[in-house]
Amino acid sequence: MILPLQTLLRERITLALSTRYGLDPESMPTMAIEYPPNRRLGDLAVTVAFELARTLRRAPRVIAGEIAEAVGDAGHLDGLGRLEPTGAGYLNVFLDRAACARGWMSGTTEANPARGPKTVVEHTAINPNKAAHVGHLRNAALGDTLCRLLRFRGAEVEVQNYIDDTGVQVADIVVGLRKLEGKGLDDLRVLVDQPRFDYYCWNLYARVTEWYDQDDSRLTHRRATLQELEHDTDPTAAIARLLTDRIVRCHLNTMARLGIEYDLLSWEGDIIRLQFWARAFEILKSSGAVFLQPDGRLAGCWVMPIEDADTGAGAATDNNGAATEPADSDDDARLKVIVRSNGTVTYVGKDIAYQLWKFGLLGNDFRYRWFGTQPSGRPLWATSSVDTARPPDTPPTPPFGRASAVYNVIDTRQSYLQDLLVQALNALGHPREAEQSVHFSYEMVALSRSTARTLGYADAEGDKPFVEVSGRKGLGVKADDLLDQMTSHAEQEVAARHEDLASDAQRRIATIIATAAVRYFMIKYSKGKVIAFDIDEALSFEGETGPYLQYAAVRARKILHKLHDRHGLETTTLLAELATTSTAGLTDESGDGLWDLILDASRLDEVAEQAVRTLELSTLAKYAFGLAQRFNGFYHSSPVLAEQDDARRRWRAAGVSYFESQMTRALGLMGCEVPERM
RNA sequence: GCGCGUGUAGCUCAGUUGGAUAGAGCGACCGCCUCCUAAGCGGUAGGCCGCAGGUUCGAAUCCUGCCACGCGCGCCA
Repeated sequence: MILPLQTLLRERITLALSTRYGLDPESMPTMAIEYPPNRRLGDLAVTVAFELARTLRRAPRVIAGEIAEAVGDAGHLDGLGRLEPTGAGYLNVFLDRAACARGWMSGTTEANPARGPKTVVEHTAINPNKAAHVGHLRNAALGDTLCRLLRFRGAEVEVQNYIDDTGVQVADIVVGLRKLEGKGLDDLRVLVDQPRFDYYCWNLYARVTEWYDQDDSRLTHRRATLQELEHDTDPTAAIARLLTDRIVRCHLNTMARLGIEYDLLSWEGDIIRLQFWARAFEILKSSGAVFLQPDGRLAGCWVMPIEDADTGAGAATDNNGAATEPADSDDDARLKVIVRSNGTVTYVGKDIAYQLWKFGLLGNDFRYRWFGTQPSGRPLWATSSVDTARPPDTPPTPPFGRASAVYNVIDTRQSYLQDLLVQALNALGHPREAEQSVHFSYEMVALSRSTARTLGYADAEGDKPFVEVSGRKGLGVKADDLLDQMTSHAEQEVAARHEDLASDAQRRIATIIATAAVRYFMIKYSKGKVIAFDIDEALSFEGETGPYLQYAAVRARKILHKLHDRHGLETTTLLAELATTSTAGLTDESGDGLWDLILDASRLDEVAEQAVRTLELSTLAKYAFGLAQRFNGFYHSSPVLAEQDDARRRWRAAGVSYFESQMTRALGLMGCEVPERM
């Protein structure tokens, strides 16, 4: 891993700048380390000379030369090779290839971070009233990858999945069951055990929506049902409980197909029953973060003042021009209602209470109940509003919440609400938590024109390049349908290549491939980009796809296996013997391609760091793809088994082995496995 | 109206806190399976980086203005 080496390089140069020019290390700009466009120029490039040109009143090239001189032989230690001024003022570094490669491959440079601060990541949060669709897959894939990255960097991560079981969407299904299907609780008990119960609800939800649209008066059924849910009145509440429990289990099964698991299911109903809001309201009132609006349009409401987007500076500039505006309406615009004049709490209110709980700032806690064991063996808990006996043979309930950092993975349409959470934390005097309260925001998944047409929505008029997914209308690609199509496509491909494999083995491989295809597809786009989901594009296994990455890893493994079979060469002994293996095959010009591969493979930690820092997980995907491309190039140009020279063959094998392990880790961070064959 | 986001090759997108010749996939065209798996590799064609100014040694990247598109902004959930 290259990060420690970069740190070392920065230290060396900082020291040189301090001794040579007397610069204060504190005031120096953060030193960017780049990669020159081609290896002949060097392995790393530092541009600090350009930035210092002005203050030092010297040409960048001269500065670069002086830094190189000042660092001198100190650079040769620990894998840093020689420094060389290049071009207009770049300071390029030529690494000691053999020393670096040996270090990376033996894992001695591995940073072993201590158990970091506890981080809560909330993701998935699908309304428990219908099947999951591709939009939910983007959320879960991003959220789960983020978790894996955070753990990779040493954090303790707790994954929460919020279940909004009290909203109208659930009420609508209850209405549908009763009014459209004529079914009650007993019928539902049979229904939920039918396969694809979530698909049944998907269709029912669309039908209810249509049914409402035909006659507005039918909405009274929704209101009545919603009231019964709020008051926990059976049998309505019992129907909703059974319904949401089963749908949640459907969602969990879907996500499990992608290797996505959770630690805690947080049920909104419990937040309400345990009166989290009442507690949060006390806190908000006593701190003055909310106040009762005495008159005007919002008379009788408890409101929270809203800051303008960019700090408080915006409000000050308004002072000049605002005089002409009617002061009343202008003020109202910057107030967010938290409690309505009828005394009920708004959506934000519940969110604030939950967010406070995540940080351990609420003072109240949930009860917990055992929810089940997930495929990997990981336990899953759910919140509860009553104490329940822990089933035998289950682990003790862990201490949930009390995080020092919180990531909420929610699409960009929720930005406004998420911003309000941060403002509430600030208003309550928790600036540190406000700072650590991160909205991982991303754009939605829509449907491409052609895919929408394939689904039978030909009427999607207008000139939009995409069609928005709508659960309410039943318009969308269901997650399980996509996975099914992916899997059967992969199965055909596997069968065509490996007739000898038993069908269950083919099936297993196909599943692994399909998972990678879906997950990579959801990760490879920048978060700020709307994905116009196209089924044909997603179904492709060629080019920039998950299977391409897996294929490269499989090829690498194959080489290592054959090396063992034909030459009796074990990877571990191979790596151990590198210390005494002649390095010509790596250090001379013929080793450039091999070195490029090794250097690129070493960058995983740097990329993971960047992905988390910028919350741009596509960088991880792009890096892994680039690495796979590089390996495939190497694969075609540099045979390993057929190489005559023993030392050269060993170095190539070592490079392949290093690539394989780094690629496997990169795929692992994206929740993808490497199949045994492809 | 205000806020956020997006605008780069025919299509879908990268472009690392401003850096070296703007890259990749798909599609098109031309090649490569006696050789570690062709889910692969090599090559060709294809670019006023939305427009106009500005900042600087250097701008697709930063600033200002404009244009286009998307999303958000309710005592709804």
